[in-house]
Amino acid sequence: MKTTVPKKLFQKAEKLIKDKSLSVTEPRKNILAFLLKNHGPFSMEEIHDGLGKNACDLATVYRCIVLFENSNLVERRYLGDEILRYEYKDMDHHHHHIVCRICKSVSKMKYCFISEIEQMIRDKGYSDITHSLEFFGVCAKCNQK
Amino acid sequence: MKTTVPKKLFQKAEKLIKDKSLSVTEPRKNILAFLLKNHGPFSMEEIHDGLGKNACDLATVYRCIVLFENSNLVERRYLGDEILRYEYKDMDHHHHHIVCRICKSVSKMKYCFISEIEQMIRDKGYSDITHSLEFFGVCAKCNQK
DNA sequence: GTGGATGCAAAGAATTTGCAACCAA
DNA sequence: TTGGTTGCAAATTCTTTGCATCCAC
Repeated sequence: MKTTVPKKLFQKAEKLIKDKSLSVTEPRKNILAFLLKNHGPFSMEEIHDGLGKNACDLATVYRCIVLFENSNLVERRYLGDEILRYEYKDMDHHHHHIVCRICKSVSKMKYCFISEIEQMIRDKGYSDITHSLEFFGVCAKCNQK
Repeated sequence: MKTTVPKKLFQKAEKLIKDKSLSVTEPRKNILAFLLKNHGPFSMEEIHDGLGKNACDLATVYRCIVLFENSNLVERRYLGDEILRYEYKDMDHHHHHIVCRICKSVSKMKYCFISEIEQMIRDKGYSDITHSLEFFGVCAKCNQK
């Protein structure tokens, strides 16, 4: 997953970080640019490896991801195993995933009609509602084998 | 959460375990009976503590829960923090949760109309489909403060 | 009686933290 | 210049495993 990241994405990453009033450092730029370039979600280790081996310490990845999460730049995903994964939180492209139980391939699903349920929950007095929705199954490829 | 478990639930637990052709041991009965009695979901440690301190080793809880999960007696839940939790998988009462971001209270939601999406995924060639759906928000109580 | 289950302790992973050096603002 | 950030290593926490003993069948 180690790939070259276009300059444009570095600039976008830098802007996103600045807009959250966080200081812009190399590791932060690298990590966010990596997540902008690649569709996730990725584990901490995958992100660390994806940056190329000497980009920054694994501990720094942990620290940056937590920071990004708190700043709403990154979203945590749970895909059925025991590993937490992270991806860039694109406000304009809310989506969910389908995970193959066999090969673990992840595919995106834009479709989501959860708003009715959220309204119901709002009626119960909850505010600030979000949700997490993931599907699991055995994909067509794995079914052929 | 340490509570006395009615004899009836022990019998039910025993039957459930037997029906999966697993051997019936004290720890297994205790753990499953605990999950039958209490609405979860619970972490490994909560289950262990809930049994009363000398019921069985924490390692045994891990082993039993994994076993129950594979036997479809127990369901793993991810509620937004980094802790995995488990609850009895009642085939007749499929449900989801609403978690308060502040006080972490968990409330049940029976409502679920995901079947249309599952059909869509089936059409893509996936089989054996399940999903996970959890909601997060700030509950009425916490909003008052 | 025998194979699987358990307790215990130790190993292994995953994650967090303290601290000195470094860097962005 | 200075407070926040990083790398490194150690500490902590979480989970798994090996093995002798025990128990369900």
